[in-house]
Amino acid sequence: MAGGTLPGTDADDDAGSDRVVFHVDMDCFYASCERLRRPDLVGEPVVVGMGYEAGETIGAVATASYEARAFGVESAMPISEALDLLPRRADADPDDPDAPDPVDAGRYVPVDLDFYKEVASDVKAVLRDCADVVREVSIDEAYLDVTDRTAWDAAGDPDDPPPSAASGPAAARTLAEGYARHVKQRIEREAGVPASVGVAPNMSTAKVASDADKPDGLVVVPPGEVAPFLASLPTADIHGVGPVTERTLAEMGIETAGDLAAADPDRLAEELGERGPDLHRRARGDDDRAVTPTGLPKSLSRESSLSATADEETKRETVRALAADVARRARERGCLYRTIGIKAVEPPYEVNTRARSLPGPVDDPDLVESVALDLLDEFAGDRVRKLGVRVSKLDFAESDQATLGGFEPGDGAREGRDAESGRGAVGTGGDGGKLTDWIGGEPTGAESDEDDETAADRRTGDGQASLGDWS
DNA sequence: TCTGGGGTCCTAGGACCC
DNA sequence: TCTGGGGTCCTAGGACCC
Repeated sequence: MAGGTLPGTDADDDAGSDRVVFHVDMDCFYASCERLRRPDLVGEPVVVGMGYEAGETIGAVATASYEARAFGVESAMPISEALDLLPRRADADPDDPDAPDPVDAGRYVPVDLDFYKEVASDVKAVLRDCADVVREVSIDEAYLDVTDRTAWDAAGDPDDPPPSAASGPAAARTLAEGYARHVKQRIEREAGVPASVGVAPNMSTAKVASDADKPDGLVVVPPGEVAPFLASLPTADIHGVGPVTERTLAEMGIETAGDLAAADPDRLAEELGERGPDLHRRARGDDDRAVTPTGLPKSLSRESSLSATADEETKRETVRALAADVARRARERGCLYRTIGIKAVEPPYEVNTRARSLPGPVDDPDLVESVALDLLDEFAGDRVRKLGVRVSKLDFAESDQATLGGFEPGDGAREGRDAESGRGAVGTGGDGGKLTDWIGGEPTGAESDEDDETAADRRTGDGQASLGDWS
């Protein structure tokens, strides 16, 4: 592939349209954060999990270090199972009854999201400094469009010796590779945690590339090499192919991305609907989506697992707590919501969702609770193993204090910001119609004409209280 | 995989309106 | 009244992602 990275030789693409996209993916991010403040965990198998504290059996692994993965620990695995897989003590006989439990040995760590967010903000600071456009996908993952900062040109500068050249098909070194290495090193230096980086002319290929050599990976796929790079990978490596789709494809005789790229798009559409042609394009490395900054959230939710129970008071109490939490978070972010919903998971794993839309957007914790409880009534008598509450149809426009903690770029002081913005309801004076008028959705006791001044009331204008029929 | 928690997007059917 | 067809909104479920 001589000259494969030279400019102007991209035979299969419109010349000049090649972008340079990075996908930055932090390696076992939560575990790396823990190691940052607990150096004794470096090199050790570390399991970060949630829900295990209470001695419950419902906890699951959030992140496992690569050392732990070597013992078979996987993400989403029950904590108890994961701990059974870990050696009871490094260098010790696993059967030694006196050896400390992994929990005591500190190899099990409960999640501390606040701390991880602090580290993540250090990472983001580097990313924003290194790219014009950053799309933060999650706490540990982002896309960067660095087309204007670097290029696919061959690196002419032999100054920077490549002790460990990037893996991947790019034999020839490019400026883009050097820049990616620079970003990677800055993250490591300034945030203290390792990252893997994928470099490609588009998002979907960059995503696959960052995954191809974890941890601490750097994989560069120049424009002319996209198709061959993808061709041999299993379909499951394509972003958007999960277990179900993988099986469907296998039944069609499609095992690799190369098979998928060569498949008949019409047939894919028959089997997979709209996603068929989409995946077909991705498998071919054909993805012209622009890297755009992350938008505002579409929904907010909270859920929690219970040991399966049919006890009404337990269920209602759980829903009340979840509702309060969701409403609080919505208020902190200064957003109104127009739909309130619940999720009830019945054993073995039957997911039910119910939702009710309101005539207009509100910020009203009491209403979240009453609607959620009302929706829960449908499951009276049923055993549930998990309950959730969600608000959606979010509306940020109405809120003046739209400086939402965590979503606005450039707000240096993130800490404690949230609590501060959590001042009451949106909107101002004017008590209009009673919101309680249309709380009629409640089964009985719709009495209370009380003082219930809610956000919807205070909102001026379209906070119309004459709503008909969402019962 | 006896499956945690927080999200996104897509689809399909029904209600309702013109 | 037997009959369109289009558009939009809503709900529920499913697949997927990290």
